[in-house]
Amino acid sequence: MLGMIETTFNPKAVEPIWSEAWEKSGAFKPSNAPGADPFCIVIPPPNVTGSLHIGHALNNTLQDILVRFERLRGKSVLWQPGTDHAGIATQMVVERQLAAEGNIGRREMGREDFLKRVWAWKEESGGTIFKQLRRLGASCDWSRERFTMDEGLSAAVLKVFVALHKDGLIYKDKRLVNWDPHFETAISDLEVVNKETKGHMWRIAYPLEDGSGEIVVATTRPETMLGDVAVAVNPKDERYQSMIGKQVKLPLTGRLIPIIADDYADPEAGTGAVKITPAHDFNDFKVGKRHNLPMINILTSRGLLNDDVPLPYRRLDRSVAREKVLQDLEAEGLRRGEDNITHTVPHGDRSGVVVEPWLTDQWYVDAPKLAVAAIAAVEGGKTKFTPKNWEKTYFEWMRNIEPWCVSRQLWWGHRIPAWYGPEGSIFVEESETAALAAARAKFGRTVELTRDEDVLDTWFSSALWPFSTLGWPQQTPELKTYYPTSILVTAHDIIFFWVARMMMMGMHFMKEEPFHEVYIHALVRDATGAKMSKSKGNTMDPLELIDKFGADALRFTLAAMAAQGRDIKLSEQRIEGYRNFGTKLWNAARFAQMNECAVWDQYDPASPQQTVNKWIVGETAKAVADVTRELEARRFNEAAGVMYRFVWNVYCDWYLEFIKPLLNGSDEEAKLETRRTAAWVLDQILIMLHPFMPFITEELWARTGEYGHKRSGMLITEAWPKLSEKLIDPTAEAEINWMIDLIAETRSTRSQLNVPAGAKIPLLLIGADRDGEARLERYQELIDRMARLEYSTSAKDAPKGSVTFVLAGATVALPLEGVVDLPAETARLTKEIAKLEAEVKKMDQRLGNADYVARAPEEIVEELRERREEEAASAEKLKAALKQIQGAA
RNA sequence: GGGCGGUUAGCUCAGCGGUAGAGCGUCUCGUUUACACCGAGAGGGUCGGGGGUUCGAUCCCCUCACCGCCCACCA
Repeated sequence: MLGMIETTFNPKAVEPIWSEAWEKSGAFKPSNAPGADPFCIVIPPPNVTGSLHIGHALNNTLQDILVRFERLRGKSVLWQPGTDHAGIATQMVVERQLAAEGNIGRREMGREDFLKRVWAWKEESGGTIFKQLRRLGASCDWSRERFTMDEGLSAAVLKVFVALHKDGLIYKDKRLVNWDPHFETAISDLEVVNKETKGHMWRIAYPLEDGSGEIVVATTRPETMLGDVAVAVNPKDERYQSMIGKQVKLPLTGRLIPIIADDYADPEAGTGAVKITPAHDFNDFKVGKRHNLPMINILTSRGLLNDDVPLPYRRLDRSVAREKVLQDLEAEGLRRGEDNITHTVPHGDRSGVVVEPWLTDQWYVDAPKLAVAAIAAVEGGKTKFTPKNWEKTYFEWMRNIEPWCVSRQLWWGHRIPAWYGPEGSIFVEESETAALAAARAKFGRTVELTRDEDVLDTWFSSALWPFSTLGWPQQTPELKTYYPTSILVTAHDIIFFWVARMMMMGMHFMKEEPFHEVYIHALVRDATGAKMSKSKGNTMDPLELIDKFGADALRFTLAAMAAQGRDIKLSEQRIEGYRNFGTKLWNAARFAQMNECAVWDQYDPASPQQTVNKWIVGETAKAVADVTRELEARRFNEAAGVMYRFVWNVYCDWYLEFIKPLLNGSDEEAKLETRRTAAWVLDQILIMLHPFMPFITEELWARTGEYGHKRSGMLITEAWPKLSEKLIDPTAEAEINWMIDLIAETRSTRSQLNVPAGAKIPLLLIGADRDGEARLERYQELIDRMARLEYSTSAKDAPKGSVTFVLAGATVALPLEGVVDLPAETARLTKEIAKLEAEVKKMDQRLGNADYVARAPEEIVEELRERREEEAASAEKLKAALKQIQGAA
């Protein structure tokens, strides 16, 4: 029993019911209706063990709006859900748990047991985020949920890795990587964050071997001198000409290293002489290669100094070693001063520790080659960015892309399918069996193989997401129908991490772009404007907001704030305002119900005879066109704004007020038409608003369908309105707008004159105001019309010489004689006159310019002239009125 | 160093070549049978500064200032 609608909507009670009903009904699955266009979005997979933060809420709200919109428009919609295993992040969480429980660490535990533990954590917390997304109303096809480490996706990863390897697009290389000494793994360039840090620039003297003096180098990292293999100076640098080719005796180690000439040395920087440490600096690495210098690694995987440094420094932490090196140099009298500087230091984005360039063997994807097709797809318009300016960012990065280091020295992830055999042989195959077979073929006998210990970067599997979730490498019907997907919705912080890589993998393996459009939305920032992130923990909790205001309010707020181009600072007040919007809609429905505005399935929007009804039908047609256009253009804020204004400012403020007398009147035919129209418009509102506020609209759909014509199904399966522009009746539009304008004008007139309702003001004031006489006539006409339409009974009863009417919630009284607050009115008129005179002056100037240049269209000049005259005349009238008032006083 | 974005009402932000907008907040008024999560009104802005284009600039162009973000470099 639904019964009478209460005064407010109760989201907590209602939302779970609809969530379940929708899912059970199969409404989230693609309709696969014959002839229906496909529409597909793959969800940006959240971390499997994560929970919903406000960024997810925004991201998924926007996707859900599009998905529900297209579903209503009759497309066969697939919103593909899934989660990411989030290698480093998840492993980190579990390691922390182990530490907190006082358990043994992962190394002591061993790979197998540790992975068991991670899987257990995945099982325990893995469902959380999808439960939360359901609360938000996300209409994903939950039956198709995928996980980057499930069987199918893991198979895709293997296949891709092997295929790329066979094509030479994945290779193993020994080069410098960003090494995270905390996690003891390589990380990609993107996982390094540079932080401004206060530090020192130390100057150190390296004595020349021949005793002819010294060369002073500058460095921020003195401990790395233990791995120095040369000192470089610029060949054009006069100061050092004579030293090129000489040897210096490297302090603390006694090694002899050469002074070399290389353009890399900048005479302006430091002392102009730079120490070269190829194993621990990316630039030095290049110099080392150029000059065939040895590479001396001085660090262990944990960032301690290794055994290739003199005894006193071995096993010291790099920071401790720095102090000791400085002290020892001081003792030897080789320090040549220092400066305080601020410089940026690379840190691991997850670990937060300083990362080290470190020389290791890693697997690389040949990103520069894969980028070619990915760039072309965007250049050729196959994939479009919204807003378009992000294409520039995309191009910039893609055109300068570096090889992508994809191996990680972690355990949680896809293990690299490479096996090592005798004589340095490597077999990259999809299974151990295949690798063994390949090895047997090579060696002519069965050999022992050991598998690569490393796993792949999390983003490797994410890069396959658009096709792997649709079934690839199987040629599934879904893959055929929904690839390329329609649109990807994501935030700009992962364009490089994710979007770019999906483009590369999609173009390579599918030969087609993974999505036609990439919609980049803003980041939701915290109060200080800082980026909210999973690891920082400075997030707003969307679940709390949903508890407090309902999912619809949160969704509508996020949509209304999702303007293209600016990040969002969310405030609760705003959400509260949109919660009130829901209540407003709710009460409009309540009003309709109380007035027996029942749905009628035979309703023809072209049929109304009453002016107000013709008008609202036209307004509805406009709203449909507007909201459709804005959603198609992905201007979510505009689309939300259209609905907000239509519901509140048009339907509620004016239409429902205008029809009150009709509903209470005696014209039965008009009454019936009005009831049906009001109900029909409400239906259109519910449909259009459904993508934004699915719960309240679905609930009202059910409630309003309780009387009158029976609904054929849930709102979620309705059809988006298709209304002809012919429904806009210009005559009705003009009539109603005329009334609205006048009523608004009379309202403000009363207030401007600053008299209480019912008080009396002199006729001369109205008459003397701008357009005064004409206005008085119009008021009289308005009153007549409204009386005719039975808008007001009091108009008839108004005392002679005054008019009073009630409309749109306000009593408007216009007595035509009486008293007035003279000082206030004098001030107002003076101000008004000054404003008008300024206007006239401006007009004169414009007209002067226009005549002089004589280039303005005649119409405009004419318009300007007219306006000038009007303003001038008004000013004169006001002056006259002012004189009269002053005379009276 | 390269790139992107921002600067509009007290706050949070839309908008835009044609007389400045919303929500919230503030102040007045309101026991009108949908809604006080409401209604009617008011106040509050030289649209960051300076140039230019234009009949007309908050909007387009140039420039400066400040703020933020991304990338690169950092001896």
